[in-house]
Amino acid sequence: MDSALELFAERGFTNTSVRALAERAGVAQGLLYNYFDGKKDLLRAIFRRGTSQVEETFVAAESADPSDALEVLIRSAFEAVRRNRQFWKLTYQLRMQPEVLSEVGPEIVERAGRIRTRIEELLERAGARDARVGATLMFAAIDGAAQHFVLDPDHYPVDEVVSEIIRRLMPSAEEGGGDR
Amino acid sequence: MDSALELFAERGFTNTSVRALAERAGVAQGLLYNYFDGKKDLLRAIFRRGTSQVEETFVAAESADPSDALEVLIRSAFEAVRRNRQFWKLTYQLRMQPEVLSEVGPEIVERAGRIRTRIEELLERAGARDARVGATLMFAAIDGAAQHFVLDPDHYPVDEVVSEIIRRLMPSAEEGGGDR
Amino acid sequence: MDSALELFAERGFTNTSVRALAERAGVAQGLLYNYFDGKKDLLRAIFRRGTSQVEETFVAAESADPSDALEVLIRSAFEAVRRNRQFWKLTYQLRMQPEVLSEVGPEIVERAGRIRTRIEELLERAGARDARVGATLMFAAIDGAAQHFVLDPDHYPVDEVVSEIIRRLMPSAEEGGGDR
Amino acid sequence: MDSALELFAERGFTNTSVRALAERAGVAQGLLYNYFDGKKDLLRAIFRRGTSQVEETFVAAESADPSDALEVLIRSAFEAVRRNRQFWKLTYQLRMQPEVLSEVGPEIVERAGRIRTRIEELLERAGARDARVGATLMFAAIDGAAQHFVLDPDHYPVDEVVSEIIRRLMPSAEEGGGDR
DNA sequence: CATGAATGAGCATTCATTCAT
DNA sequence: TATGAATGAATGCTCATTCAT
Repeated sequence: MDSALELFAERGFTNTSVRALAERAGVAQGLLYNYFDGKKDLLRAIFRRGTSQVEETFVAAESADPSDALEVLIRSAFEAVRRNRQFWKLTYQLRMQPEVLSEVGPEIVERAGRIRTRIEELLERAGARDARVGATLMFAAIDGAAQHFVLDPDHYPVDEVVSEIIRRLMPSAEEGGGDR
Repeated sequence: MDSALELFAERGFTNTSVRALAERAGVAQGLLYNYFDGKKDLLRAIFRRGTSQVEETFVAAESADPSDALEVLIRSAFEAVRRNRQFWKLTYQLRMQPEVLSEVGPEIVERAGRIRTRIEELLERAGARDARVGATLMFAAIDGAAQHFVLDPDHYPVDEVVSEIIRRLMPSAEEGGGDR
Repeated sequence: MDSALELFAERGFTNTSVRALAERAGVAQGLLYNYFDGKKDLLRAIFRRGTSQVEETFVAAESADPSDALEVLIRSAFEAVRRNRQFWKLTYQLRMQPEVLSEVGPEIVERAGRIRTRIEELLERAGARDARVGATLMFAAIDGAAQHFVLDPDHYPVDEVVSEIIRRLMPSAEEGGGDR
Repeated sequence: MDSALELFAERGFTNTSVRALAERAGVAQGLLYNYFDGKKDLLRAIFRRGTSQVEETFVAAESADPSDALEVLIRSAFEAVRRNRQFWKLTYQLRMQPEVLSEVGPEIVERAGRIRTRIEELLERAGARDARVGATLMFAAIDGAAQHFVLDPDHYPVDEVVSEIIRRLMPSAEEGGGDR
């Protein structure tokens, strides 16, 4: 699964042959079928594993002090990306071609929706005026930054961007800003 | 090229067979090779055409009153996405798997870099304090929102998000906000 | 037809595309079909033309003084090869793969048979003891030398070989040789 | 490889499809690629195998008593052709279109050169006056006869022709003959 | 007389998958 | 549990040929 994640992320799912997977993993081609129902199933398994790791990250973030919850969520999101870059790269690939793998595609979109909703809840609790739009924008910023980070992990200024997200897109900024 | 763009955007480049392309276009398979050097070359041609359309949009935005330049740029970016949604979907696919077509992937990343730089210039001119980080965040927000829009064009609240980007991420917001 | 002969001889019939033929001749592909029934028919036409040129050579040789007839035949055969090298190259190609064009292959073999028979007649008339075997050998030598000449026209010592054929394989040589 | 040699010799390399190869061999098409890098590589392999068999024949001939060496060489050459007729047919096909298979082609011409040189050496040792021309002629006769034999193995009088070659083209014939 | 756009069968090759060992 | 030989459908592409202009 590790080898496969690497290859899928590098070359894309369709461009990676079972032969290449076996070679990278140092096993025979046929062995794949002892553990998975096929290439698609392998992808599903990789995806499930990655998803549950992400969930763990968010669950951990939940336990934070409510006042910090949003900031913790954001930081932990980028932490998840940093720790599992290949998985995110794969995710971003698949999100744009949901027709290819009808089983995996929708799930990704749903997950995105859940994150956006969670942000909205936290924004609301923090007293934002229009939490719906605020959450949509914040999620867009996080998602965009995450992708740019995935594409160029060595140079992208994640931390500064995260700080900036917090500074500009948290309710406090709004309250002290355009509101008055 | 139109048919091909549709199919590439829907299913991905590798998942689209030349047979399917010909069928969608209502011509014989072989005809493709009278006009392009192959499937890859067709992709390149589509990409070039789309790119030049995008450039036109941005060039038009340049001619705006400097004080509005940034806002015009943002609005025209989303307008470009709305008008050429399939092309953007394809672009986002290719950006994440540069191995597919070695020339195209990097070019997309470069284009993104140029847009970010342009935003930075405009932010600077508008008196932003930290234009570099500001531009990085703003570009992330635009890019993220554009992707979410591409994925769900019928429901995504583009206009509200655009307004929010302008309201929260423009220097004026900063001046009246965290600055005081 | 000239362009086609060049290409067929260089690359082989099957390896030469109609597109290449048209390009070499500087005309459009379709034009071929105004004059020939197809690629095979073009080959047939080339073959017929070449064959009749060869026949002319041999007919001319016939009119020689009977005592010299054999020598004249041999010299004119190599002269024919020299003048129409490409055609001979093509002939030698086709002789070995009679399946390519069912009519042409056998015809070449027949032509070879006729030449061998003609040699036999001339040998007999010249008083050879075993004209049948003598003709078979002489034809083998001529045919082999012709091929080697076709393959390397610039270096092959045709004239010396021809002289040697005459010196060693004519009846006179036999009489003065193993006979006594 | 045996099936392929048959088909290549019968129809020519280019005229034989991989499908036909697989069918004749009674296996699936794809299997070819488990053992060879492609159709060309299969040809190369066939050619290498055939060449080494031929070499064996000649090496065996070398060990003969020097006085008989040339005769043994000639007889073993025809023996090689008789035993491996298909391979020789293929060889004669390829020799005439060296442009097509640049990897295999040149080797054939070289082999021919080596045989001619070997004949020259043996002729010289046997006391021939002009070994160079003598070898060229003898090689032409052998090569021509071999081809005629390949084309009509059931009727061609190989043995008589071989005897005749020896009788007419060996130095002894020369000494007793044109010399006087 | 000449063009070249269009066709679709056929090509060599790659692929995910099966299964006897 | 693991292998890798074998499969044949599917792929991108080339080809000889047709035909409206």
